[in-house]
This record gives sequence, structure tokens and C-alpha cells, in this order.
Amino acid sequence: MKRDVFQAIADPTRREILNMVAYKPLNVNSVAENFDVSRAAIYKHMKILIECGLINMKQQGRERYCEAKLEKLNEVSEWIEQYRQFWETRLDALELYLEEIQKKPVLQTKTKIKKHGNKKPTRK
Amino acid sequence: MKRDVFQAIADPTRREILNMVAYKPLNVNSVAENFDVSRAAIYKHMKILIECGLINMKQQGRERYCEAKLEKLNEVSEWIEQYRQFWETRLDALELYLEEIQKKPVLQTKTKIKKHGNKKPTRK
DNA sequence: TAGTAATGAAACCAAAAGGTTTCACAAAAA
DNA sequence: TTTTTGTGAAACCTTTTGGTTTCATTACTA
Repeated sequence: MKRDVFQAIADPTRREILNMVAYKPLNVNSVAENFDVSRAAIYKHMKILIECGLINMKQQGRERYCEAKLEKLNEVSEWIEQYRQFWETRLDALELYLEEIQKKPVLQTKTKIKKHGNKKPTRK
Repeated sequence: MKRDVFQAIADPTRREILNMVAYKPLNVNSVAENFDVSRAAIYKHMKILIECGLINMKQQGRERYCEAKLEKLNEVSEWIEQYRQFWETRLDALELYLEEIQKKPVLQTKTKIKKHGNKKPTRK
């Protein structure tokens, strides 16, 4: 089954594992020791992280060291960034609007803050 | 139950819903029309998005319009950004580190990563 | 060589997730 | 008023998820 990064980082345990191996490669047992659940459970999480490319493993004797491949997070990062202008321009618009009604007297008709100015490619 | 943003965006349908209402607020039925699954299923997704603060709803007559609150994505964005330096500057260092710990016991305080010849670990 | 440690995988289980159909109800339309 | 529309929620179902215990295998160690 094809894993995807969004789903992989949805689980708090997996984010914690990622955080651990981000700083230093660790073998499976060392990772598992830091959690309350069984080694097998942690191993399954690690396998999911491997399947979606967020970590990889290197055999060393009988141990397997895991290192983070954090650049995979770019997929998520880019997905979010496509919306950054949305919420930032929208906030700006709101700020402008607030400034505006502060300058003017009370009697004001409802001005619509119609943002979405930056026409992005439409879906589908 | 407290939803979290990571889990909310893990589902492709929910990401798609988010994308739709990012451009224009839509009522529940309008959103649901764009999917193959039932309105009830879509409504459940929307409820999850509401619970974690990614959209909100405004009643208007018998309809409910949803608008995206994309700034919530900052939580995810910030989580990722804390690792950006890791993958942008530390890629080679990790390789070297692995070679290093091959020669030493695991439980070592942070040793400096020194360069040495490019000998590959022998694997099976 | 015998014993132990590290790992991968299987069998199994409970709960969560994602879906469906159905029903109730208020608002809008006829 | 009667009918239709938009919505929320309940009951129910199947698959996925996250967990367990157990077992086999292989590499170290005594």
C-alpha cells in the first residue's frame, strides 16, 4: 500500500520518532525504549515512516540504524505554502478594513471584504 | 474529542474540501456535490475540519456557509520549519555520523563529526 | 559452541475511521 | 398550507489503524 507523508505525520508517536532520529540516527530498540508501547508497535510505526520515505534504515551488524529523511516534509510544506498568501492577504484585508472603520464615523454600510484576489488555478 | 490539525489534513478528501472553501465560502451541499461519496460523509469531514479550527460555518437562512481558516495550517508549517535546517544543511553530516558510530559504542556523548576516508560499511 | 540480543514478521484484537441509509426538522418555495 | 430543500444526527457496517503476544532468524558474546 502506498503511504503518503500527510498520513504518516498525522500520528503523534510517529512525529516523536521522527524528532528523535532527526538529531541522531538510532537503532530500532533505542527508539522503542523511549515509548510505553511495545517494540513491535514502534517498529510498525517506523515501517510506515520508511514506506513514505521519511526515514531510512541501514543495517549494521545485527542492528538497524534509522536516519531521518526530512526533506520529504517538503511535500507537506509546499502544500501549505500554496495557501499562505490566502490567509496572509486575508488578514491584511481585515486589518485594512478595521483601520478603515476606525477612521470613519459609525454610520457605515457593510463593506464586503471580498478577498481571494489572487486567482489561483482552480481545482480539478 | 479534541481534533488536531495534523490528523485533519491527513485525509485527501478533507484537503480537497479545504481547497474548495479556500477560494470561496460554500454551503454544505455545494461542497458535497463535488464528491462521489454521500453528503453525510462529506458533512462528517467538514465537522472534523470545524473541530480543529480549519473552517468555520455561518448560518444563513437554512444554509450554512463554510469558510476556510487557513492560518491554522501554521501549526503544521511551524512544526516542519523547525526541521528545515536539518535537511538543508545536515545531509552529509548524517552520513559521516553513521560511519563514525560504526567504530564506537552507541551510547556516546555527542562526538564531533570528523572527516575521514570514504569507506563504505560492508553490508549483507 | 551455547546462549543472548536485535530484529522482522505473523496471528490476532479492539477501537477508530470512513462510509451508508434513514429520519427529523426548520426554512424557503409553490 | 403543502411541498421541497438544506441540514444535523442516529444507527449501522466494513476497513484501517494501532496495539499485543509469539516465533524464527541472524549476529554478537561468553
